[in-house]
Amino acid sequence: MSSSVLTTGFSEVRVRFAPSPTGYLHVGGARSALFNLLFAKHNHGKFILRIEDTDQARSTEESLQMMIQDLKWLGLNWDEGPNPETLKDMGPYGPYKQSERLDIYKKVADQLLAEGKAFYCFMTDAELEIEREKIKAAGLHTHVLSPYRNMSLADAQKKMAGGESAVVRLKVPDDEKDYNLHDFIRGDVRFPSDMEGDFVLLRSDGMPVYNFCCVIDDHMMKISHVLRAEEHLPNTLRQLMIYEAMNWTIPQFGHLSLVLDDDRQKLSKRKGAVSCDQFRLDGYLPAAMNNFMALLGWSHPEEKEILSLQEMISAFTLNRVHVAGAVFDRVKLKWMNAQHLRALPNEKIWKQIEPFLKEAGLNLPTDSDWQVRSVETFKAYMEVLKDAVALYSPLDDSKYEILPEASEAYAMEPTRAVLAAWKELVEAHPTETFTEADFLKIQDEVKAKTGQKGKNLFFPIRVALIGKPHGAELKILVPLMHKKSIIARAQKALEKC
RNA sequence: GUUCCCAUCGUCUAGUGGCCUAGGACACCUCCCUUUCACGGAGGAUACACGAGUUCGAAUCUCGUUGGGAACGCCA
Repeated sequence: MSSSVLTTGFSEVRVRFAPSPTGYLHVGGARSALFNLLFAKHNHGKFILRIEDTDQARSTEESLQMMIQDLKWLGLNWDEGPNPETLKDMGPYGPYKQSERLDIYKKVADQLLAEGKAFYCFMTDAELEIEREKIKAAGLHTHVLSPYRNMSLADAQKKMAGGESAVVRLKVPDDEKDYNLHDFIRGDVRFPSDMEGDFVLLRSDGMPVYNFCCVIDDHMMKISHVLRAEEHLPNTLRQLMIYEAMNWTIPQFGHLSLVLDDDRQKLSKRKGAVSCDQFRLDGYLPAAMNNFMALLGWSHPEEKEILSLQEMISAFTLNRVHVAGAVFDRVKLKWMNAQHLRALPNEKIWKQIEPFLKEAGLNLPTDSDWQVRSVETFKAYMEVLKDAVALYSPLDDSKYEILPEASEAYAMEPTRAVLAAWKELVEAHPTETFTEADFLKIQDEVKAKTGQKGKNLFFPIRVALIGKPHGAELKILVPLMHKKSIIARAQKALEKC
């Protein structure tokens, strides 16, 4: 219940996912969003989407659209933020795009400047570089103390009036105190005070920088819990310093472990798909994606593995979040997708695979009875929706071809005789379609006629039907096919002998 | 280099001092089902990084070592 996770100063659980629209939605980001949503919903709180687009050079409208689309696809619905359809703000704490909040940041910076807690800094890149080198050589943590930190505001303004440009830096306290953070998933974390130098709040063009906006927005949007990836842990010190300078109530921080590649480095593009979009295109189900991502660092109290979003919400608590990094195992994801897929009713599965079949240009029957039967036949062979393409291709006559794998069958001596008998018996069949029993009967007749059995019997028949010696059970496949196409295929197979 | 974080099967994890000769899941192997394959079912192999301590008792607590990761920007 929300009361147990709230600290003083906060009346409801409010969490946010704050991506910057500079590319596709990464699965690591999606996982952060998911954990925030699970935590919010479990505690009857609000999940907020905030867009961090202060890096004007890299932020794009297109990327924002993509992220919103991916979040929608995953079903990670937010209570406040850009409306998923219109992109107009919804919720009482807007604007939710940082580029529209510039005057707010400016005002806070002015206050800090006036109070002497921040200052204008005129250091050039070259000077900064030299300073960093010196610090590095001394074996210290890279942080810069600006020589301008004690210049008066009036002097600085005079300098600027003369045309010099400056950034605004926070004047970090020089007392030797350590900063203690009680991270709600990692426990106590201690930052030494000299870990941080005077850091930038406002760039020389006046644009605010991440750590600054983040604190201001979290405060003004009444964010009670900041749940984000571990890479932000060092940022927390800077943010604590800003909270302190502003004398604002500090939210609870929690840092999630990283999602790793199989080489145990932060998940990156070079090892395969990392964008949600790509998983959608490959035929993964949002339910499976969410389930899998949740289990990267969280476990169900009863160790259940296949979970719906609703089940995850009701079971989600922070004390079951694991602190160590987790490797993104694509093989297990696939298995999990198959589990979710097979749990769906056949009609729903058809709906899901249909766009993939269309995309592949397959021409398949349109009656729903056939569709449902076909799904029943194939679903045990499908892990991702895209697998349907290869499975259904054999049913499209224009796609029938004898594959290289069939050479195994052609190498067998009795193949020709079996094929001939098969074709003959199919032609003699009185109706246009076949039941399972019809097929088995014909198969028996081929057996009787040729004296072949086992592999010698069914490999050739299989090739005559699907072009390869392995695949779905023929007795279920044949009822999905038409007599004339079976004959045409048998003819083709025979010609290969 | 500096600071911080982390450490149970190959992988995701359970485990909060005795229930652990460490449990589950994926993957792997064997068998069963099946006139192939897949699905399904039954079994198997595989892990507490190392070293000290605390304790009657340690995967669990403490310290150290080693290893891994992240961060050190006028990116977020």
